[in-house]
Parts: sequence; structure tokens; C-alpha cells
Amino acid sequence: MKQTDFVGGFAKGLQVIEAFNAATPKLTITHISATTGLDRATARRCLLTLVELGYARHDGKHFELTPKVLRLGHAYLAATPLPRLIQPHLDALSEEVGQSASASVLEGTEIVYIARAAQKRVMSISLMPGSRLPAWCASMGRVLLAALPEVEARAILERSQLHALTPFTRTTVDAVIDECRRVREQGYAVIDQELELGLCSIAVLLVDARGRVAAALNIGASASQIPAAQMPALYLPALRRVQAALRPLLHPADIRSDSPTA
Amino acid sequence: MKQTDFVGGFAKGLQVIEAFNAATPKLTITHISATTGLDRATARRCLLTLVELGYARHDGKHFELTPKVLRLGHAYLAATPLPRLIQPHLDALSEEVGQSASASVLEGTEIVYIARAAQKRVMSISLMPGSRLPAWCASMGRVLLAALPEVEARAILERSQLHALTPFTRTTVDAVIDECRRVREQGYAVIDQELELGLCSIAVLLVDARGRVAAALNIGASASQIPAAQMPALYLPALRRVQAALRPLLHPADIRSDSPTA
DNA sequence: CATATTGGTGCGATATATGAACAAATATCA
DNA sequence: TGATATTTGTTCATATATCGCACCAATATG
Repeated sequence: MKQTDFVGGFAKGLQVIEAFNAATPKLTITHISATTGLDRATARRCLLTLVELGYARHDGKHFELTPKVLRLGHAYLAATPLPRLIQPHLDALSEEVGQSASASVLEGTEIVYIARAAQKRVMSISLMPGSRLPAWCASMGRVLLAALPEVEARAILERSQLHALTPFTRTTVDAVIDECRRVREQGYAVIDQELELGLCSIAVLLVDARGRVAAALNIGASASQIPAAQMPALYLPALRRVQAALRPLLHPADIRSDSPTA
Repeated sequence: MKQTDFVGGFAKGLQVIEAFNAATPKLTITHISATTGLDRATARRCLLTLVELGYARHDGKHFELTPKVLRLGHAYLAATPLPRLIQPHLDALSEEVGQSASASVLEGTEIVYIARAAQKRVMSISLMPGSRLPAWCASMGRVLLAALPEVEARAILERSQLHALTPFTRTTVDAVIDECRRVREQGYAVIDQELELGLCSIAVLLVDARGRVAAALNIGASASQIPAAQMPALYLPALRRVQAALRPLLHPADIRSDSPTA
């Protein structure tokens, strides 16, 4: 990439948008400047630009995003065949088994939800397209990691913060790699309350006609209701059916995002 | 706003992201240039910047967005109290009545979904946070328009393309304004297959403790299953209950986006 | 009340946008 | 098919706009 083919102001502006999150819904210029590492003057110009375009609001002191920024994320969901292709299958699957079904792709050390059909909620946070979870302790993350060459999976795990989210969480790179081997052999991953107490899930890969990984598919359930050990028997047939139905429909170009290791 | 407080490159880059949509998932430089009105050289620089940052991919010919752009839209959903406040109530409401429940805000001539709890799908398109529908023919749009001063509502309608989406669609500004008056009096809006055949819905406003409009709330159902005429009797009590539960929780600052009339 | 922090401003150095020119690829037509 | 026209992607020079710094004013903090 040539130096002259890069619009610095654009990159900085995107950084500013991403500086907003649950912990910091309303931000001051100085706060943004500190979070992004941008100069205060630059952060201010980006924020005022966002306000001018209607993507943010400013009450004189704090800035906050407006619903208009949803246009941006929605541009992906609307433009990309993959989520739209998968969604109806998720709806049907979710209704058939009476549990939530989701699809996600790997991005860096996290999985990003690209489609979801929710049933009664069992997780503490509500997931939706765009939501992110750490790959190493989510069922879809496990199958996606297992699909990578082991050195790559290991590299991603090394970059992850493997802290225990529950007493059941595997917290070492080797433990997760071992589990990924088993996942690769059996063709699915089961998570038993490693991400959140009371939650278990089962995931499989979605591959295209040429066997290339397009996304992951899962079903989540309440652990008290459906013990993890029973999940393969209960849900694997349905997951396999969706997997088979989607295989010929997935286009090779829909493959994972391969974001730079920034 | 001072000329020097605007980052042109940022604004142009955002235009480029929004140029991607369902009709045009993969775009060439020339296509983007034509859509946005930017010079080919400028469009190219923005696209290469997106690729460099991992928000887009480039196969030598076409550009397409990656799931990473979902981070941007999600920044709003994660950072703003309103959707997170409403979501659990939608989940409960949706489960109680066995139909899909959604919340949206007005943005320009459209409503933007900010939260949703889906049941079995009755619409042809799948809605999710970030999805947009024309305000004038959606139940939530009607209550939001009805809440505006009539001149403002009229101005928005004048800017809308009021074409018939079904044989039942109201297609004149005056007809919609009349309906808005009735909506304002009765405190809810019912749409009977004006947006899509077989789909009807009922909506109410969500207001904060001081009576200011925060969002709209609706329940949608299959028209063959639940005739529109029965919706108020069936669903209004539940909607009113959620409305009342949320009123003290909504903060005045969460109010609608007020995007510039660009 | 003194001090630290924040928001806003002006300016020079530097990076970007622009439109034309060129090259490569693609389409069109005899 | 082969020659020509058209479209597209890329490069370049230069006018222009942005960046980051230093500085000032206003506000918060102790």
C-alpha cells in the first residue's frame, strides 16, 4: 500500500466511532482523545464532523452517537449475501428446536454475530448481529479456531485474554488447542458453561461447496434445561441438516474477514 | 460550524460505506464514484483505506464490506442506554403475546429499528437493529409522525415517496396526516397490510417521565391469523403495560436523533 | 483561591483532493 | 476475428485542506 493511497482523516474518524462503547456511552473531547491517541484538536474535528453529518449529538459537553450510525453496520448486513442467506435457515432451525440459533464469523480474537434467531433469553447479555464474544470460550469460536491451521489458532489464542469467566472455563492455550483437536475430529463443538454459568451451546461449521469455511452455526440453551452432554443427540441432526442445506448456496467469496492483525 | 472544523475525508469515507447496499453488494471504484459523486481517485483512496483497516476486501476488481463494519453500528447499540433498556421488555412482551415486538426511532423519512425480539417470521424481509422502513406506512412511523407538530410531519411526508406497496397503502400526504390525527387522539396506530400484504401491526409511543418521545414500540402479526381490527383489544393492554414500565426509566437525553435534513 | 484540566483557536508544516493524462482492460462493431 | 471505441484503474502535479503544536480562555477541582 502506498502512503498516498491512505486517507488518514477517515481512519481517525472510524477510530472515534469505535471509541464509544457500553462503558462509555457519552464522551468528552478529552476522553476521546485519550482513548484513541488522537490529538484533542483532531478528535474534536472528527466529532464535529459526525455531528454535522447527523451521526452524533452534542449537548455542549458530551458527545453521543445517534441511531444513524446503524446505517453503517447495516450497510454490511444488507450488502452481504451471507447473513441474508443464513437468516431464514436460522429462523426455521430456531423454531424447530425451540432454542436460539446464531451464525458468526471470526474476526481477530473474537467472533462476530452476523445473524441470529432468538428464543427466550438465557444469556445475561442480549446478542444481535454485530455482537462480539471471545472466540476461545464460545462454541462457534471453537469450531472456527479448529478449522484453522494449528499455528494460526495458537497465535490467536496467544493474543487472547484467557481469564476464567466461570469455574468451568478452560484458561490455558494448550487446553483450548487440545479441545480444538477433539472438535476437529468430531466435527462439532460443545461448550458447557465456559462462557457464562447456566449456558451451554453446540456449534458446527458452515462450509461452501468446496469445503471452505464461511461461518459457524450454533444452538444455545439453558444448562439446567438441556445438559451439555445431551446437546449432540438433541441438536446435531438439525444442525447437520442446515449445514447440508446451506453448503451448495454459500459462495466462496463470502469467506471470513481476515482483518489485519492490528 | 466553522469550515476548519470539518474533516472532509471522513465524511467522504462514510459516504462510501453507505454506498454499499442490498442492490449492490460488490462495487467497483467507478460504481462507487458514480453513486457518491466523489472523484474516482478519491473513492479509490477511501476504499483502499477501508481495506487497509480491515473494513473491506478487494479481489482486484470488486470491493465488498467485511463483518468488521458491524463494529461501527454496534458501537451505537452498545453505547446507547435506550436499546439496552428496551430490549428485555421487548423479549418479555414478545414471549407473552407470541408475536414479534420491536422498537424504533425516527430518522429523516424512515424509522430505524433499535431493538427487536422476533417470533416466527411473517414479513418477507427480516428486520433487525439497524433495519429501516419508510415511516409513513409503518405503525411505528405513524405514531412517531403523529407525535410531531403537524407542519413537521407534513414536511417529512412531502419528502417521502408515497407509492403504494400494497392495494391497502395510503398514498397521499393528506390521507396519512388524517390518519395521524386519529392516531394522536386514540394513542396508538394500527397498520393493516399497508406495508406488506398479510402483515398488520400496532404501535404506541415510548415517552419519558416528562412526556418527551423516546421511541416507538410495536407488535406485528400475520393478518390472516390476527385481523387488524382485533389488534387493539388483544395487544394494547400489554403495550400500555410496557409503556408504563419504561416511562420512568427513559432518560430525556435518549431522545430522537434529529438528523440534519441533508 | 490557587491549580489542574478541558475546550477552543491560529498557524506553519504536511498530507490530501482534484482533474487531467495515461495505460490497461473491456466492449463494440465491421 | 481483428480493429477501434469506450470504459476503467492508476499516476501525477499542484492547489487546497488537514494535523498537531503552542497558546489562551473557561471551567472544574482541591
